[in-house]
Amino acid sequence: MPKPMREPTFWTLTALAGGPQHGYGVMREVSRLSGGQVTLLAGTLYTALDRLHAEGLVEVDREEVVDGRTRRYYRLSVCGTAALASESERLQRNAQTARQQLYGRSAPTFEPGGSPA
Amino acid sequence: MPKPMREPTFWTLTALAGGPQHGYGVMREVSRLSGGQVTLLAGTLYTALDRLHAEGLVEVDREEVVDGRTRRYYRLSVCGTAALASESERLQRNAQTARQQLYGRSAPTFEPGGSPA
DNA sequence: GACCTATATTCAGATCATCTTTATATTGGC
DNA sequence: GCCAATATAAAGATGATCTGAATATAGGTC
Repeated sequence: MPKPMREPTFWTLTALAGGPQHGYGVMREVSRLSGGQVTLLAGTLYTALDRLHAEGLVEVDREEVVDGRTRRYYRLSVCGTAALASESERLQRNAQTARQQLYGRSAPTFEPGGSPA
Repeated sequence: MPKPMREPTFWTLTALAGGPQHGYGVMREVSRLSGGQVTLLAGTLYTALDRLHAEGLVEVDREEVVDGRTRRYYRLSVCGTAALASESERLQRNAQTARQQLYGRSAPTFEPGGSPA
């Protein structure tokens, strides 16, 4: 079982799951996907991208130069896709377990047959 | 928006959501709840319990002495309960977002009206 | 008797992703 | 001229977790 991901790592992979993106594009995409709740910091993002590349979870897709600024596009690798899928299932189970502990052992995602009251 | 919880913190609160427990009891409960997938380390757990107590997310319920060993029972505070509820909803949304990015924009928790195929 | 496991808690030091801040460079609005 | 958005990089601080060890009792086993 791989170590749980931290938030910026999770969101970076989630953004890239929608297709190749460059660093700044990932930042905008994460903001959009989270409804403005999550803002990736530049320092965190580029560090994470370097690390994820070294770990083989993301690959360099291509590089473009627009207006003198270099854009380096990344995409999810097969490993990265699998890691994100596995992580999202883990999050789902964790959320479910917490809800069961909080609200009683009879409330999955939504009540399968009306509330037990 | 509070900072996302780390795994041991989340599991500690989740275990206590089932009722008051002492440190070692939390460790056993987390192992049980996670189907043996998560093992809280003693150092991590007791440090987390101290921190959560200082933050007001858990309260000391009572202390018992059994066989010369002291058991300090903790329980979730109102704040702790709210924090765990909020965190579990956040995890749920994160998992959902990742799944939508991975599998397309048409697969929520379970298909609300049959699979789109 | 020596050893290991389970129970129960504590503490010191290392690790490492994230956070903070700063730097660099271009374009466009006010 | 100044500020914001775009685009990346890098150095130093923070802090929860991990690692490993210490302490103590009870029970099982070789």
